[in-house]
Amino acid sequence: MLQLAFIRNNKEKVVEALKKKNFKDLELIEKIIEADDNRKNLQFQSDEKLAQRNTASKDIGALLAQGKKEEAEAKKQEVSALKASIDEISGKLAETEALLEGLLLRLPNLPNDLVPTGLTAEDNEVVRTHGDIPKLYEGAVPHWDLITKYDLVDFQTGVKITGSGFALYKGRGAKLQRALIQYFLDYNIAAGYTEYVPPHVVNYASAFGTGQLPDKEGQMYHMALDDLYLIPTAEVPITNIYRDEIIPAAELPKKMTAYTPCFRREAGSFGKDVRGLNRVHQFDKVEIVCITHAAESYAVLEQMVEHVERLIQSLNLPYRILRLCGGDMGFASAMTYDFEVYSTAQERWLEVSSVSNFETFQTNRMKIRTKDENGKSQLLHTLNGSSLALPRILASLLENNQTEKGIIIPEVLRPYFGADIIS
RNA sequence: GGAGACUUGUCCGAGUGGUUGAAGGAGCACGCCUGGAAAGUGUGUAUACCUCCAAAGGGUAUCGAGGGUUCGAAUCCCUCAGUCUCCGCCA
Repeated sequence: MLQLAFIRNNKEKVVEALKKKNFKDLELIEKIIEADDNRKNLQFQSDEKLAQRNTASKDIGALLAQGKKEEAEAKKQEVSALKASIDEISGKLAETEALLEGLLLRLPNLPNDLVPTGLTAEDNEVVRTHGDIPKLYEGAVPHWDLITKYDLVDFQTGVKITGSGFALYKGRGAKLQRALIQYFLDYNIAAGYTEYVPPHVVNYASAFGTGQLPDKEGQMYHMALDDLYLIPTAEVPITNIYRDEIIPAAELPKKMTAYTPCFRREAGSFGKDVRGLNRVHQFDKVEIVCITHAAESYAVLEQMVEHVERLIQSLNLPYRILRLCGGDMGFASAMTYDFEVYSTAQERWLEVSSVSNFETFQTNRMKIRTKDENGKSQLLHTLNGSSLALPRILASLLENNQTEKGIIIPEVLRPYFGADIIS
């Protein structure tokens, strides 16, 4: 959620930035300012009436203490008369506040100046490409065949247990998955991130805080009986650790990491994109989240990109880094880098990480602040990224490392996996 | 799941209808004291919004959350959430 004061003071800038994000409803800005004017006006009226009531009530107390009953009664009548207009104004005020909030929630975050102009994934900027695409042997196959061949993941039984898009990892497949998680977490911890195991289920306020609600309601699994949501990413519980908190400047930046399963309904997805491990309803992911001073957030974003990049390099996977264009970015993000690894047998890039700076978009909703040197509270910036999403890493790793003898396990994983090949 | 107790500021803790945004204490900050420190002592120490060019000042709201009663609610009533104790169930 954008800050009202910023919108009011930078109207033209906001409109220009929204155009870059391919946001059409530009009249919204005027509507917001109008609603805010109304709100201020109503609040002023309401405050005035309430102040009248408060002083009168105090007078009544004083009169009663002096035993002046009749005067007190007269005052009571006076205040009673005030009540109707107080109710009317505060009703209007509440309405206007709700309207304003509703309008503000429709505004996406503004893209950073560095974000390229563009509408679709075609317009994303390739920042760099790294690693050689391996030449596979003649009988090389996509990962969905490899997992069957080596008995690593069983989709049919996943369907039986739950439904399509739920995978049953098995034997060496399960262990490889666990090895990756362990390796990723250790790597993050070594870089100064604090590990958490958060709840995998969150309430409305948490899902609202990071921006999943109200807009993306259909993307999350909702448990109606308890009104709770399965997390679509660890970002949600982890960022919400500091919801409604003022973090002392000395404790910044906060660097957190967590492994969690992620649950996504993926309504509307179909076709070859969803084949095998490419897109599933439940997947494992190790996430990193940072909370920083506004002035440092872009430096932190670059650090996070470098951090994720070294992790992918350590697995010897060919990858490229994209800076998403305005039209392809998420609603809440000010700048996003996507990491894609090459899936050699499928001959396509698979997104395995998305690293974003949300600036104050989330902290404004969550009221995550710090105190500046003047003692004034300032919204902090939040950032997060995957390090990494497991299924597509697994897919790419299986496809790129397949040989006639079996699948070669990258060196860094061998201590965790306990073997150097799956044969 | 059943019964009961509880939820106040950074923390502890007082407060059962009337200048209580909230006693007292601790912590913290600044000053005095000191060669320096401790002790002592003085002052200050929430958040949001409105008013204002800004500052100062003023106003409003907030005592778990939401609603209600009342001229007036931290205090009374209702709903919900959480914490603790006992019972039940259970990995």
